[in-house]
Amino acid sequence: MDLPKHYDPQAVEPRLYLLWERNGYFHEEPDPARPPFIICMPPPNVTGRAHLGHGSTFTPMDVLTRYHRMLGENADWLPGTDHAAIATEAVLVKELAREGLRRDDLGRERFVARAWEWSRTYGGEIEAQFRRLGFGPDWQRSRFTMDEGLSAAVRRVFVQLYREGLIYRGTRLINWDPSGKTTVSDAELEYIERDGNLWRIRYPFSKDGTDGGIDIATTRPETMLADVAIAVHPRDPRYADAIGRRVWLPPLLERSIPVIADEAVDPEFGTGAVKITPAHDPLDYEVGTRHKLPMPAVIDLDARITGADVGVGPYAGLDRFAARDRIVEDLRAHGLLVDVQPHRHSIATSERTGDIVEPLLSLQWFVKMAPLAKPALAAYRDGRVRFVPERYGRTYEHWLENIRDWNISRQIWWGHQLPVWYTPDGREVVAESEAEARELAQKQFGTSELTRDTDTLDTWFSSGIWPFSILGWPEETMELRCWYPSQVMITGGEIIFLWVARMVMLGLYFMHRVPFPNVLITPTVFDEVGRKMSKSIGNVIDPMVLAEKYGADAFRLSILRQMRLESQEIRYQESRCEEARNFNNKIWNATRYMLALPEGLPSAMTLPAETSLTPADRWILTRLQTTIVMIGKLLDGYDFGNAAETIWRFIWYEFCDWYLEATKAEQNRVTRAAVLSFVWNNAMRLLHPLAPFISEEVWLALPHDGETIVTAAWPDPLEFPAFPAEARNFELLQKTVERVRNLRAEIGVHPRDRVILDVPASVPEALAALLALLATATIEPRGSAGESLEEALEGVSVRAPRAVLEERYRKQVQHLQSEIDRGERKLSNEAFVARAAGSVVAKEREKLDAYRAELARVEAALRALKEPA
RNA sequence: GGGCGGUUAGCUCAGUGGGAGAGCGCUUCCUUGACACGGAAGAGGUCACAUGUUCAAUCCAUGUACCGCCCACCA
Repeated sequence: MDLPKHYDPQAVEPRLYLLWERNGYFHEEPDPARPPFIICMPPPNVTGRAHLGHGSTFTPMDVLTRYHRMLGENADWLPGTDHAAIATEAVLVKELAREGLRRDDLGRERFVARAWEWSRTYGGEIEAQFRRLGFGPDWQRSRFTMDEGLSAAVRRVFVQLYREGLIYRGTRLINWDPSGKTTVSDAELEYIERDGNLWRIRYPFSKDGTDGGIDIATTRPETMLADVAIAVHPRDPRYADAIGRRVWLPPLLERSIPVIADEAVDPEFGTGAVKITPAHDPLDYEVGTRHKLPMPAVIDLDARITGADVGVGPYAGLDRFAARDRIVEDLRAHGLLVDVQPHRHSIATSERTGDIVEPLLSLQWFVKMAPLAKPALAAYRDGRVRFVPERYGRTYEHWLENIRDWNISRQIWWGHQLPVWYTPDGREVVAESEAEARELAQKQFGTSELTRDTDTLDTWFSSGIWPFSILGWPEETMELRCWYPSQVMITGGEIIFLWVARMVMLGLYFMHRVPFPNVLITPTVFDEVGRKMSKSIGNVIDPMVLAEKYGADAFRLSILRQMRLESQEIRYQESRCEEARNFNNKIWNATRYMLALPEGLPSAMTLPAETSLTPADRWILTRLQTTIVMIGKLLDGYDFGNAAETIWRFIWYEFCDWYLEATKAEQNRVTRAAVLSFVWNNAMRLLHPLAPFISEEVWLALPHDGETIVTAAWPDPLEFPAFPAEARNFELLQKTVERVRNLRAEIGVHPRDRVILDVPASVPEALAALLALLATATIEPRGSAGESLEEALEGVSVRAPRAVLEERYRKQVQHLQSEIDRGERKLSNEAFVARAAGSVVAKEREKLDAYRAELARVEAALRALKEPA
């Protein structure tokens, strides 16, 4: 064999992936005869790129799908992409701007065509990146939220919810993103802490200001143009006399507004009096509704001051922030600005565009959430939906308990256009197609002249039905029957509201079952000092670069090993990739060793007769069995970090460091090739879900059944024998080897020079031979010592200068004495003996006895040393 | 303001009611016929602080400090 000394993932990974996909290993058909294992991929933005976050959510999905496929289940990972309405539209608008165009210059049809083109051009990229990372979803089933089938499902859902009274159109206070020129849902707001000012402003009782007035505090003076009242707390003595009076509205002083009392006012904050602007503030909107106040607007969709509803004097047409400055200036000039204080507060911004969101009154479409939330809460409370880690369930619960109606209409063009039409006199017709709408309109309103609503739906509307829409709903497909619900949803904590809760609500409503029984929330990936990855800090790590540098397997292992069930963050260190690359190299070289064995590997994967197995064989088979059981349990519990750690330890520290070294002993020559290939084949299968490429490459190079490891069977611990008692003997031998090596280092023996060991005759020959090999020693048989193997091995002594041995024995005596003291102290404590569990006390006694016995032996050795030979 | 995490070796992090662990980094030795992307041997920690529960606390409870995440209309 002439394999390179270093494993080269770049030469292996793309080649194997191509093979897997071509041969359709990731594809699966619904099969009611086998248990399903389905994962719906959270659809990434169609034009997005892979980032580290995909590492922590998509790698586990791939791991689980591969694992369950190997278990023989009907496993399929259903992929797809999302049209990402606002994000895509924003990019296109920006692109147009560079060409000196605006959206309207193009017109809806051409704009949407361009969006399609853009999605197709860049749409394949993220999927190509996922392939490079070894992710193996069933690409043949890939869906796009805008494709025909899913669009039809969206229309069906909308129409049905509308007809059942759960979708309505109404004028409500919504969040307006002035730069995206669209509404944004509550869940898509991002609150940012900012330094601003708190202005105190005098609202005088008389126009000339001679009669005093009320001071209020505000952070947004420009909205005062739309004030309709001043509110105070009903029991605030300072304002008791003011309630019911009127004050003049600065700075124009052209109209007066009432002073009202409302419990919502906090007397402690500011001046205890608050201006009420129902059209531009959520709380004020509630107060306004309670008190039936008028709701004039003064900020328009361009975030400019408008005088459409109410006089705004010279401020008309000004940008909101320019207006703020002007108004403050004018207030100051009129002596109505009482005070300005710096004030840190949080501002609502749009997650997508980053612009400061304006609360505005607007006629929009909404989903009534309360009736949908109730069953979704019940499903969580009775355990039909479970979160891992559990604590995220409370986040879900809390949000659903305080849910508000969901504004679903967006004023953008890229997305699912509302299936809503209007008659010339403005009556609405909701239908799945234009033809149906006309028919309906004719029947109900006697006209077929219709105009379609120009709005599109919130992106999350189509993602909310993802778990069943991608299975062909509303058609009754085989997929839908076998694969709904899926087994687990894996995603980041930031979209529990945006997505997870909505899938549960809509899944329950349309499919009458939760879309998944388990929700696994993966940790957020930060940089190594705990900062969010961001372009502006420049700490973004690109997984593609890592895959290029270290290999996709290394990248996957680096992420998996850092995952812990309960943790909410990963501080990602690139050095983890390097470690994993080294690990892969270790695997590669162990394989090279096996392939270079002079006797060659057997052609089939079979173990030698049990009686011929050596102590080392018995030990590694036992360890393999334990490892298989452990990894199965860990993967079943989504504990990827410990699963990765477990296979890592087995391969490196047990298989390579010990077993493989032991096979260099003469005694192992007969069985080693078969055992090596058997254990390694199993180890590769255990590793495959985590590191699919190298495991396949090695598996194919070894004796194996079948054409690919992808569809190979998961290792079965009952398929081969284990020898727990003999495995323990090997472990005692390991301890002895370590003891000898330690002494060698202390004596300063050159690693290649042999030391002489006096070995009691009661140590079995096979173990003595291993000891000679692993400790680089020459064995001198000596009279027997003790009965148990443990005692016999403890009797192994190294021939070394007396001073070194003496020093060592002294240290040992010291250590043993301190352990004995501790044990004696404990056992002489009456309270301990009386109250501690019997087993604990017994264990303590055993330990003490063992230490005493060992001390006696060491002291005897020490004495023997001092006696002249 | 509320809720939830975290604080363990220089760094990143596991872990357990009864003798403190890993990887990297560091020190020493070793190119022994798989691998220097390697092997062997080591050094290094009052487990944030305080109080309590317990025979026993790094682990449980309460509080404090600091770091972080999520939620919230405090104008």
